[in-house]
Amino acid sequence: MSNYEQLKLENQLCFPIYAASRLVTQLYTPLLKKLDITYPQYLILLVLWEYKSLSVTEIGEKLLLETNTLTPLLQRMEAKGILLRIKSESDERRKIIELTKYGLQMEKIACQIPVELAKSVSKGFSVERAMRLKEDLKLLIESLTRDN
Amino acid sequence: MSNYEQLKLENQLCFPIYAASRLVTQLYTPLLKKLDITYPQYLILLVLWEYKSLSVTEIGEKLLLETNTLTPLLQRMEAKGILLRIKSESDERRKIIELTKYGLQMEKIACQIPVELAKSVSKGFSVERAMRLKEDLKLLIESLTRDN
DNA sequence: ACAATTTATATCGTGTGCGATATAAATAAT
DNA sequence: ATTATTTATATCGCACACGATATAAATTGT
Repeated sequence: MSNYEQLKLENQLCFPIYAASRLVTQLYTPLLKKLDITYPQYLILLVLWEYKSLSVTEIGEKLLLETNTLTPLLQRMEAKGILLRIKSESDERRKIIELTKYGLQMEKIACQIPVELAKSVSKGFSVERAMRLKEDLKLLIESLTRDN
Repeated sequence: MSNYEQLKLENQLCFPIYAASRLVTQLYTPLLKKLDITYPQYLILLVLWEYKSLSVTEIGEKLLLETNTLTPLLQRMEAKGILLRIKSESDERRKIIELTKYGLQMEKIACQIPVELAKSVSKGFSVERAMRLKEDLKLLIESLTRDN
């Protein structure tokens, strides 16, 4: 036993967040295989399906990711023919990210993913609890992203 | 706007889990710098302070990590003088992981980390909500790790 | 106008995670 | 007893994350 109660794994909030995150990603992996993408790539697609056209930084603001993560990720997706990285006319520093026809079409297949996921989570985890969890996490994220 | 309501980032449970996990890790980083370790290395230390002596697979069971993640991680920690990887006498396949004197001493400094963390999270996130979040996440993890 | 600063993206290095596979030791099956 | 299977750890390859830094374009200050 640890000499300090607060250092026991059981008493940490950080570990369940970390473990749940990895488990959820693992849950997505087989579903995303149909689209030949990874989980972070799926998140990029989610924001692009929703907002159509965004700069690298704008995607980063929505997903809380920096350009040093996004640039290679977007390059890989461009190489797969999912999206285009177009230099902005008005501001030559910016790259406008837009989905290709293929990237847009992927949405039709992807729309089944949340449905299938809900099915496999719902065993032993109610919708109400999932909603509460989502709201609590959003509040935590908000408190962690405030300038502090 | 996405054509499918269920594909909007706002409606996903997966994204808050993923984002919160990264934000929490980022919150730990400056605190762990004093010990010159990373967040996953801190988790290894937590279980070793608590259980003293564990095999690679046993650590993996507690942290839900595979040996392909743990082996290099433990090798790096061994190189830093934090722990030892001792071949088991009774079963030559097993490696028993034990903390060095240095690794054990780190606990005295680490015990302040949960205290400092609680301080920075408590602004805008109550203890009750943190407890509820932890329990909900544990239930989610349980439902995701059941054989299904 | 021009130097200083800021902003947008990219590059580099290190450390995870994890699927796939390898290797060696232990156990089970015949 | 010998072969087949299982178990424990390790190796390999790839894709993130992210701190640190670089580069180029835009903006600000004087």
